[in-house]
Amino acid sequence: MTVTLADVAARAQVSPATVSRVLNGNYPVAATTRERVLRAVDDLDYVLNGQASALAAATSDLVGILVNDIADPFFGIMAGAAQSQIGGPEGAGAGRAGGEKLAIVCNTGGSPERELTYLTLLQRQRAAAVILTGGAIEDPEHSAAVAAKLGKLADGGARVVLCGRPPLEFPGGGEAVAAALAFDNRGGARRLTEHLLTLGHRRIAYVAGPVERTTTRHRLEGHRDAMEAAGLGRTVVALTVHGPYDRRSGYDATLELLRREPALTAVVAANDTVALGACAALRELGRSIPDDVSVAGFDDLPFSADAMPALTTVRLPLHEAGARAGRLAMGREAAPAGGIATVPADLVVRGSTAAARG
Amino acid sequence: MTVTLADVAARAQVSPATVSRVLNGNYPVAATTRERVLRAVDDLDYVLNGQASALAAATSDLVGILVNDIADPFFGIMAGAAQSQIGGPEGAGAGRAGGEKLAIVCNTGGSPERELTYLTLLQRQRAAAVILTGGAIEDPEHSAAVAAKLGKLADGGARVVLCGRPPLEFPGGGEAVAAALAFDNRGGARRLTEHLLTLGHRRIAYVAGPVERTTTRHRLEGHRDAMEAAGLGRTVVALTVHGPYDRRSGYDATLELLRREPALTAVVAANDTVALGACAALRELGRSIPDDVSVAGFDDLPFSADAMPALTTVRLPLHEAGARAGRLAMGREAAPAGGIATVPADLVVRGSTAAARG
DNA sequence: ACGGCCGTAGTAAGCGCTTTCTATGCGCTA
DNA sequence: TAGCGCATAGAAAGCGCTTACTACGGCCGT
Repeated sequence: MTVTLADVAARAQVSPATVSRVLNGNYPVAATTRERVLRAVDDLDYVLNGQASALAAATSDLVGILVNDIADPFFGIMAGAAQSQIGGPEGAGAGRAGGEKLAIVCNTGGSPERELTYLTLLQRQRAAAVILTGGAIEDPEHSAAVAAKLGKLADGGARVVLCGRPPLEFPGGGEAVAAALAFDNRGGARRLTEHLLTLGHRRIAYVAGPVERTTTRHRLEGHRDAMEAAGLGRTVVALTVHGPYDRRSGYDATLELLRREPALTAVVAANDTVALGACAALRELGRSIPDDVSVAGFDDLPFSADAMPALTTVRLPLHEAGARAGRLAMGREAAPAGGIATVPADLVVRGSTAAARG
Repeated sequence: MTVTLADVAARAQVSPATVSRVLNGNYPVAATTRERVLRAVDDLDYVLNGQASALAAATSDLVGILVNDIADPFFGIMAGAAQSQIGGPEGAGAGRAGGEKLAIVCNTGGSPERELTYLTLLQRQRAAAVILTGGAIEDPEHSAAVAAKLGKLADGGARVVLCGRPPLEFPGGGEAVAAALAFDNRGGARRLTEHLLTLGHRRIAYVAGPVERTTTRHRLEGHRDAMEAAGLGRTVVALTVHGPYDRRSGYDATLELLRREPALTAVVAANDTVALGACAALRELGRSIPDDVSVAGFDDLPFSADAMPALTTVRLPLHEAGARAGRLAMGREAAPAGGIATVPADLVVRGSTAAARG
């Protein structure tokens, strides 16, 4: 039915070995022979069988990119940037393009099981590399399972890169991860809250992300650090609400926080999307931003600059980080010293924050 | 080095065939034997070799999802929804979970070459299905190439689904596509412009998407239809600017349009992201929305409701469409009659549009 | 008591490539 | 002219699975 290497060989009157060599270009083949083979490939519309090729060569050109939520630009930007360093060969010929890989984006939806499942699937496909993006779930059991899987993946020759995820703690102490790009969530959050404190805010509410996520915890810790340094440590717990990283969560949480503390003057959100929800809630209650209440986000997603007022937030160089993760996964860039690089998180002050009233 | 089926067989004291059968569960195996095999699998931490398995069984569990821009939630939402119907087996065992596939998202970046390249790559992997999302490029040569590739893919047994992409025109007249879900871009755009006309607007500018894209053309045609029906057909060309689907484009185009027609009272954008850029430009020029100028978008992405003022737009059920495409790709849903289903595009009126002033 | 059938398990032939090893022809040098 | 090395091509052995096809007991019916 489908055209095989042997068919091409027959038509070009050469051995299958020669065809393979022409396609892979890793062995000298006389120009005239090559020509003949190429013509046969063309005539027959031959396409290499990836599985067979991978099986025989014991290599795969799959690179897995795990994301928590593909519909969230936070992940989309990183994944796209990573993929740009990895996938889509330029020459679309029948042979496998040199060194190019096929990046595949796997959407875990934040579920630990799916994360593990995808890791198994990638292991099954003998993936060349795996990039894990975004925060991890902080269940010890799950972390151990993930660490174990990554260890196996690495044993199998896969390069493992963490992007926006804190370095794993390996039980055995062994380091199976090629590199980790850790966002400075804590520092960014601290600077953000300090900014608010400097503006005179004291009753600052915090809409945190889902519990048991490293990202959530780190950002919250940064916030708490700043609050404690200002002697406001005790108010933090009462004025913190957890929820998913979506608009709805920001909306609901803000309503709840306002019930707890009607006089709050600032709301810090776990990320920009959540912040937008918070803005919506405040507007509906007739509170002006930033005159009555300041609002701040995190991530600096593209739409944040377009919110009204434009969102004060913490900028994460998602594109750069994703691209670097991609390069790391391809082995095109040396791993940072110690295997860990911290990605800066810079405060971006815009219109949604202002001096506390009164 | 790595554990193979044979190793498991040896440890369980059975033949490789039996192990395979236990793992695939497609052949009766005595309970005690199965037990023994499973224990061996566990003991050895065995993971099936996907390539070998796929090669031998002549089937693949890869499903490709092609998107133009993974960082754009428009695609992220569809891809995520599609993937939710496809990927991530529930049981993460060593065997291949029944009927479950691995969804892989391929980011073409809107480039025709990469689109073709990914299609070849998927063909090489003998993908079980391919979903193409979003508008197509309107180059006849490229369309023909894509159609040919899809034909081959289909010949090879892959299910091909178009989501948000108009049905292909096959040269041979043959229909190789399992199903096409076409957005009613034209109708939606028409209704949107009609809405503006009803509000009394006459000088309506249009910020279109990139030229040579079906989505761009269809939306523009809907707009033009409405304008022509109102006797304003002649103003359309002069008040239309093309650009990419990003914020920047909306910003720049609006500036340009205002230069051409300072008295315009409404700006219709190719999509919500572009609309946000338009809003930014208008605000900077001190024009109030919607008092001075009405602005409308398209797609109804999540953030559109949060813009200030909330964006009037055309709602596309991206999640539903993506999910349906996923089901179609899995053969879990019957193809619509004629292979083509039109996805409705409903007008959503919010705060960014109001009666024309004066 | 014997043939046949059902339920299990094993044997072995590939799936379509890659790659090592071997063979051949040719132009050199000594 | 014999001997050697180089460039090129072929033969064949897998890669790790799946899946006919075959084999072998035990239980049934008659």
